[in-house]
Amino acid sequence: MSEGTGGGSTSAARARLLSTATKIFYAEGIHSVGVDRIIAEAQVTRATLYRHFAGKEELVLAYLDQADRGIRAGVEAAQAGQETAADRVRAVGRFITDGIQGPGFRGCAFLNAVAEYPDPTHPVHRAVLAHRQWFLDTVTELLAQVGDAPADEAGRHLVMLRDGAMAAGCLFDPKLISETFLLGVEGILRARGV
Amino acid sequence: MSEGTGGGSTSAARARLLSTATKIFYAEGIHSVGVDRIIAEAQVTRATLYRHFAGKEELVLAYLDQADRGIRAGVEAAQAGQETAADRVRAVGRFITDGIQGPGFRGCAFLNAVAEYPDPTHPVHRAVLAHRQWFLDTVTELLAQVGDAPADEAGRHLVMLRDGAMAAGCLFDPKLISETFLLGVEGILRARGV
DNA sequence: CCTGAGGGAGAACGTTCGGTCTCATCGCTA
DNA sequence: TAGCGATGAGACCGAACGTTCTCCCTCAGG
Repeated sequence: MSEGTGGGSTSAARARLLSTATKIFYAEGIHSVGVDRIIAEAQVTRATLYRHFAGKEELVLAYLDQADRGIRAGVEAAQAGQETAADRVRAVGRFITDGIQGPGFRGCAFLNAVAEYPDPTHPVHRAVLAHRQWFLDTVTELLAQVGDAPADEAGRHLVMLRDGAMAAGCLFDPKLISETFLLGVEGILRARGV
Repeated sequence: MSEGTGGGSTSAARARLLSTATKIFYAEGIHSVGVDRIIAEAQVTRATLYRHFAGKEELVLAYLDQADRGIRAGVEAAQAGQETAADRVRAVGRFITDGIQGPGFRGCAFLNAVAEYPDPTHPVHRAVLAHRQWFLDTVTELLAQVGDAPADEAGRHLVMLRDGAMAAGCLFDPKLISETFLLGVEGILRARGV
């Protein structure tokens, strides 16, 4: 039991598989990595992979699902303990810059993935859209608690800055990128009366 | 003559090859497209491809080189006829939003490519970095002509907004993305005293 | 006329791809 | 102890990959 669509993972082999796939897909891309690489580094046999996942695509979806859960948890945890709404926005901003400056940062897993899956009907592409919609909704809701003006524009502005920071964070100096991003966040807050 | 490193293209077959590769690589990605697709749609035989390009990688580099030339020409053309420096910045901004709202927009060709080539030593990755450095230098120089303050921070800010707009332009409503981006550009100009 | 470059047509190379298969083994539990 | 599900080991499949090859045709310049 406990085997659902998005579900259970009570197997050590499956966990090794997923964590290995996450590491390699994020670091090297998806199309350029074969299942041979993954099963070799996960120290798992072919049969085991296909017992837990219907195919490579499902492994990719599991990878993105895990990344999605991690980010949601991180965004939520970052807000904890912040008293004002503005500080919650700043905390989310710091969560992002922490990632950018962290070791092994390779950009946004979802932006990277969608670059390899341009077809809007593809499950991977749609998973990316779903994650992005959640993030836009989250920051818009957060910004709505800062000031009185409608927050739609500010939310899009913040997401746009985040996308740019995540894209450039592994192409330029992460420190400078983080600084520019946080300045942009302050600008958004200032425009809302903070 | 006229055959240089980045060079001449006096052959009809080569031109068809390059324009087909540009179209397909941009629309569908690089690793997921085989040379069979390209030679088929370019109506060219295998031997012809390998007579003009040392391999697929060189075709990819030629694709990015062509995109780079097109963007440089577009950015330069957009500035023509603008009297003030601020208007030149706005014109570059409009050049970007025109692309985002144009038919077949699939994001930034360079950001998409670098997502598939994470290795910083790879020629494709370095071609992306070179293009980005040119763009950062260009907009920083442009912004330096607006107001008196140092323009480094403003340049990075503008590039960050552009990256975000290009990344999201094919994932959300391009109209809204363009609007948000242009508002951001006005914000940057306002901060410089315009 | 001859020559040689550019191109078309297509076979073939070795490798890797994602995926399926069989069979032996291990560990748990009924 | 018997049985059963999960795993390991690895052969195997057809297809696609990037690349090289031969052969023939065409056409412009000597």
